[in-house]
Amino acid sequence: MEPRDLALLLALDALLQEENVTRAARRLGLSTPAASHALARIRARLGDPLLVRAGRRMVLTPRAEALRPRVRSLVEEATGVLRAAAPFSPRELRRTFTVFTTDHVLLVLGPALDRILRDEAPGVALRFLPSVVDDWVPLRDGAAELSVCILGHFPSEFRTRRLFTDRFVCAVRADHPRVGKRLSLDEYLALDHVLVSPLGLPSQVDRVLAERGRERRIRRVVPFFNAGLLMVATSDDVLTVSERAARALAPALGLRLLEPPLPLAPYALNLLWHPRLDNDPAHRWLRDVFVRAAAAADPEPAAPRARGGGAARPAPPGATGGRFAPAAARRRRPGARPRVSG
DNA sequence: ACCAAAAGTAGTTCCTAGGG
DNA sequence: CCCTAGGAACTACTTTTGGT
Repeated sequence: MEPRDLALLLALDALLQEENVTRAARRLGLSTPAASHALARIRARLGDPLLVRAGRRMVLTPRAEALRPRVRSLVEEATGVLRAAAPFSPRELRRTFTVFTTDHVLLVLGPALDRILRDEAPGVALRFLPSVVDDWVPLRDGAAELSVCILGHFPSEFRTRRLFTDRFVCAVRADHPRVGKRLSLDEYLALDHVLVSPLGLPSQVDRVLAERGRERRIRRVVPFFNAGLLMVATSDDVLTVSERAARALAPALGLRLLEPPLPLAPYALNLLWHPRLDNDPAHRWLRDVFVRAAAAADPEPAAPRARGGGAARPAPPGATGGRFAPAAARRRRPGARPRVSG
């Protein structure tokens, strides 16, 4: 590779990012003709037009689309190598991070995250977007910096870190007329169900039921945990949902939490990010903030006890033990399957 | 409302200059 | 001499304007 190849790589990056020769030229500190020449050289080199006219604008060819994240990654890596290592200070940081996640994660981590950021980095903004199935695509493109998710399928170069585990509980309104201290499978299936499915994927609950030749009646499918919990608080339906999310809202909504009458595997919530951000001090700090927020937010919610005491409102968020069995009791079922919703 | 001309926008081509 | 960058001119296309 020659030095001017690096210049071509920079030009290609600007062209692919801007999708406009004039703006790419401005970004590169060149004239429009110079950027156009660079584009011509790259076209000749790659044997692909890369940017083609579409009326008034330019659009990327499939080859260019495929190259964009790779080129972005290479340029960021190269820029990082040459950047003087200034001491990193979260307090001085002025940056907006885009994070894919669900309201489940916001219910669990939101307050702790907010507290840490206010204390340590007043100039940092977090922009949360609803999770999508292939959230690694915008992470790779640079459209987002982080995803907090149950790990699904993603390219092997991505980095992950476990944040916290969660498990299923059943939530019904506190004065539900047909639900007692415990919930048998028959009682459970006699109820109407709300399903929270942020990604529109099938639930572990239905898979486990199907394995037993049973089926539940799902009346409502909603993408948000808040909405699902509110629905069961104002109806006689039952919601099988994240214990942490349910415990965060149960006192305010007047919900009662019960042990599901099914063996449902616990599941882990993880950070997912692209390797080009691995060594970015700000990103490293952000990941650490999420880890600390997870540690601060009710470290291990305990399981609802199978017997007794089920009629009262659940313990408030942050409380442990009490009417809930030790967490160790539910660690016997390993192997949460990817991408399930409650 | 329709159409054509003018104006505006964006990229390419041709030519020249300068550096290694 | 070769390569890169820049300026002027050109081309292609869209939008605006004005006349009917």
